Amino acid sequence: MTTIRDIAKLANVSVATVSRIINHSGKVSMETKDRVKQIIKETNYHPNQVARTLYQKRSKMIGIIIPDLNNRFYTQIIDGIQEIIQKYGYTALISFSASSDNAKYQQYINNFENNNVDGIITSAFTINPNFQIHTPFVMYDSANIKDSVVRIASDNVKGGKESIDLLKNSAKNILIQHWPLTLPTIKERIESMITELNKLHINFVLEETSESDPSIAAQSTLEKYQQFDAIITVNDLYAARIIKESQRRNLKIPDDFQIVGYDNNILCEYTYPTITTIDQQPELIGKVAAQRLLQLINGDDSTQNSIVNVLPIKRNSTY
Amino acid sequence: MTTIRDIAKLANVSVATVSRIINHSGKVSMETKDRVKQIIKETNYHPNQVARTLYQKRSKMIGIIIPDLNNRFYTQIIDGIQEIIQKYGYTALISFSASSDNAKYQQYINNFENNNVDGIITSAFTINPNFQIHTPFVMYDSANIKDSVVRIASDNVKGGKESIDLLKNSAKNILIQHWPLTLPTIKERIESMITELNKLHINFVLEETSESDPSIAAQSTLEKYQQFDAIITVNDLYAARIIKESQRRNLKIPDDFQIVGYDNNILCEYTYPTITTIDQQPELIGKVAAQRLLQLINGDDSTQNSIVNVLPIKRNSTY
DNA sequence: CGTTGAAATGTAACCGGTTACACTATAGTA
DNA sequence: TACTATAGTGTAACCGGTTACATTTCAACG
Repeated sequence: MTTIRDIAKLANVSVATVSRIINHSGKVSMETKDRVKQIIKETNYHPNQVARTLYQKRSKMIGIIIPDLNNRFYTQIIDGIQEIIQKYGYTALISFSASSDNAKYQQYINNFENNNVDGIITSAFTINPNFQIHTPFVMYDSANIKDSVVRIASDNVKGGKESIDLLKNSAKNILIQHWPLTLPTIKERIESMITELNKLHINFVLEETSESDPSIAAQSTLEKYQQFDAIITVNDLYAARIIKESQRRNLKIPDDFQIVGYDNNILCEYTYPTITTIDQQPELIGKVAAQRLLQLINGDDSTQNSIVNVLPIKRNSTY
Repeated sequence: MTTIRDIAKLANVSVATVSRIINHSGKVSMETKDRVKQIIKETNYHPNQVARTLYQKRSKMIGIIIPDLNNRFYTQIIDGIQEIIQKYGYTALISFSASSDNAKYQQYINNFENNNVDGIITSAFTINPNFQIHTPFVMYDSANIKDSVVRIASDNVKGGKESIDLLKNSAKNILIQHWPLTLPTIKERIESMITELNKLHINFVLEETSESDPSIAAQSTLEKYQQFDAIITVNDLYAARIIKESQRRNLKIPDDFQIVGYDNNILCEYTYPTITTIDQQPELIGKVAAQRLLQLINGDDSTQNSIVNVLPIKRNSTY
């Protein structure tokens, strides 16, 4: 392996001079610079980032923790993060962990910090677990909770309101499927729906569903479909399952009931009918998260949250 | 930041002793070990991985290049890789680049090597670009090409044959949509189909399609559907688009024509009808890739390829 | 009792960069 | 002419680990 000392020897200069040339710092004569650059090119020398990181404590790496790679919502967030950080020469160090596994989370954070990452982006922790973290840090997929960390939240309040807006002119009895309200993001969304429904004097029922199985949820929801003319699901996967199940039962959507999903999953365009939904703009969430992180890395110390807008997408599962 | 010298001073021992305890190497008395471990715990000391990497030239990081994070095929491969490497204490350093951008590829590989990654996993290069790479290295999503690098290939030959098997008892005229045969994986698959069709004396036509736009491809394919009783698409997304388009035209699948996709995308279960397809088992591809890489890292120098089995999945778009 | 060897520990070089500080040569200034 | 400032370069410490080699202690053995 070629080192900076090899280059220095070949060029008959000191390592300091070579270092200055690599980093465009300090004073070097044109003549020396040209000679050394030529040798660097000939030997195909690349400075070792590890040695650099050890001294400078800056690695040009960002640590990212993602709950689930097979969930498009998260991959789009990463895509957004990636787009920003690579522009500034950072590389992504990625680990995978469910939000609930706090021990693993702390372990990954330690690993990141042991590798001197310049910043860390993680999904939101469900419970406050008092993580030890000494590196610039932002959380995505969070509710708008005010505390000492930078949170990137989707506009869940608007998301809830938009869900109702999509139905308010045509639905009189709405079934709202939801996950446990202990999840702060869900809580924000559902509370916003309730506020809106009360304002509009529309009937509704809340149905808490098992977090894990959309197909079972679909079955049990459809048992009572006759009482409702619209269903709001936890996300598009649940909506797609209900559509699938209603095809089997020969129910017509939106005629027998309308349905509104959440997330604007790619599925929405391929089901029959296509699914009306709310787009959280995950790629934008990722971009905002990365931008905020870079600000922190560069010395900004504001801890204000960022709220990312949501977009209602009208398709054929509603009137 | 706590360093090994801090710990040594607190425990009244030398750094060598502390290092021995951390790494379970060399001889240390029980008494000393207990005392030092206690201090490590109290101070919450974690050894700096960067310093370690600099001396040992092993980083416990694996570099991964992925073409597209929003393609579930690739995320599942990463999932498989991840499952194996994390078991052995490795972390994933991930970069994103289309296979065709050779300059970027080389740049990412350099970046990995500058960070002393222990191994690299990338998707297959379309053209042979003579990459400079001095690190254990495997390629996934490759055709079964014999050369000096370890390639993990899907069993494209079987994949082609299985596509035909799914149709051979009911189809007489098959339209085979495909991408340019300059892509080695596609070539393997299509050639296998042709061999099989000739053997069975079934009529077929090849239709090369634009790589980028499934919806346009669907339109043009359906213009000629009447001549065929079955369509084999490039992948499930193309199949889903054709299904969508045929709903609009009031065509019935599989009655008007059958359709077979490729990849077993999650979409397949949600379209109407559901899509018959071939599963490449991407997660298994990832696992195999990671296992082969770990073997290389541990000194095995075989360059034999690995072929991963494919599974036909019969659903409702075929008889 | 002197010798041998293993256990326990310490010293310092090393990994490959960066940078504070020192030094030299030369141009500009009083 | 003596002094100062600055451009250009070099020396060596430093980042925080690992490890080859040296040293000390003490039990076992002939």
